[in-house]
Amino acid sequence: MSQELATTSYALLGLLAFGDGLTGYELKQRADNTLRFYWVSPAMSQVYTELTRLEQLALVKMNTERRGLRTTRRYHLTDAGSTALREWLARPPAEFPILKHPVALRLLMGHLIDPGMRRSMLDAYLQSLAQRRIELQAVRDSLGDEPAVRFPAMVADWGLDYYESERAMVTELRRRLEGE
Amino acid sequence: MSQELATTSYALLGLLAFGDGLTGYELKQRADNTLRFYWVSPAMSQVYTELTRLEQLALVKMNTERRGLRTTRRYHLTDAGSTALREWLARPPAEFPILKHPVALRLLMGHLIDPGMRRSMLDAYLQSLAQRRIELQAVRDSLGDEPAVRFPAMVADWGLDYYESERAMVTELRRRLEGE
DNA sequence: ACAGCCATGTAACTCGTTACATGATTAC
DNA sequence: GTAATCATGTAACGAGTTACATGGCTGT
Repeated sequence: MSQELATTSYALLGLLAFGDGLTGYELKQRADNTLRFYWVSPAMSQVYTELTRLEQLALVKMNTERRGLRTTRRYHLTDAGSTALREWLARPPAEFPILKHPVALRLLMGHLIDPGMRRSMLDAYLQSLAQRRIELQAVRDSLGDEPAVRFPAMVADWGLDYYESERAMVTELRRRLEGE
Repeated sequence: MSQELATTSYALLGLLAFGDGLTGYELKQRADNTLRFYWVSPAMSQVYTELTRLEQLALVKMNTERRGLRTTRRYHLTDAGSTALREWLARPPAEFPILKHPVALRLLMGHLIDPGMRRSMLDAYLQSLAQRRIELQAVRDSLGDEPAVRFPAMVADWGLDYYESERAMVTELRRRLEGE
């Protein structure tokens, strides 16, 4: 029963565990609101191929609806899907996080960048970081206090703290680059 | 001249910009010491294929050495390679970091995990985080105060601060899960 | 009428991994 | 002599992306 699926597949099953009966399109939207910050938001095309595969594995089932001429497919977790998800969650250990940090990577080669560029790179990063934070804050606000989304809220708070500490660290780095 | 290479290719060029005349094997070791923490450490096989490609693009050149029966290939940056690397570094903006955080992803679905498991997952994460930190600290120590590696040292310090703030946040999360 | 969103998919391709394969050199 | 490390590659595969392709529904 513990067939190896990619983490992204489990992530999609997890989204279905919250809002059952979603279309591929809606699933992508949910992914943009949550997965994007802690994992990745798969491309639309991948969502659809993934759903097809999960259906073949009988982890989700699909209902075809017809509204006028348009066909809409809504996906639900099956019992097998729910079991597979819980088994994955119970299977330790969780892998160590992977960080792909282009700004850190570039700063590593700081001696090849001119000083002004180094500083403006960090400034630009601070700006995009602030933007991201606003986006995550909006998601956090939308979750409110509802017990049903207590864990998503907790993780969103974690993410916000991370953005804050990153902001502080980069600001300090920026200051160190100032004095030269 | 600004042909699009993958970020990992530039990362390898960057490593060659520090220690010129490295073998594929040595390059992999350097990657394990630095890139691993902020980007990814490519598999050995990828290092070799990447070097072959970079050579075809004339961004690196290769010297074949013979020591007894063994053939060793040492790679150096060419002028074109150095230029391509600098151009990439000067080409803003740097992309936003990507975080793949399996622990956060799982906690998102915390309602599907039993409370004991939730706590032990965070405990295990704290442990591997401490381990990682020791590894990065060793790298940092090896860099010392030398001006030639000032930027790698700066980035290593940044990474250490990140591990520390992550430790603090997870410890706090762990505490919140305690009271239930 | 037109824009923007909803909705679903296929095809080609790239990046990167694991598994496979080989063998020399060095230190104990 | 034998284990660890140095050294280089090929083959098969998987995960994920972008580009391509289509078309209905909704609000103004």
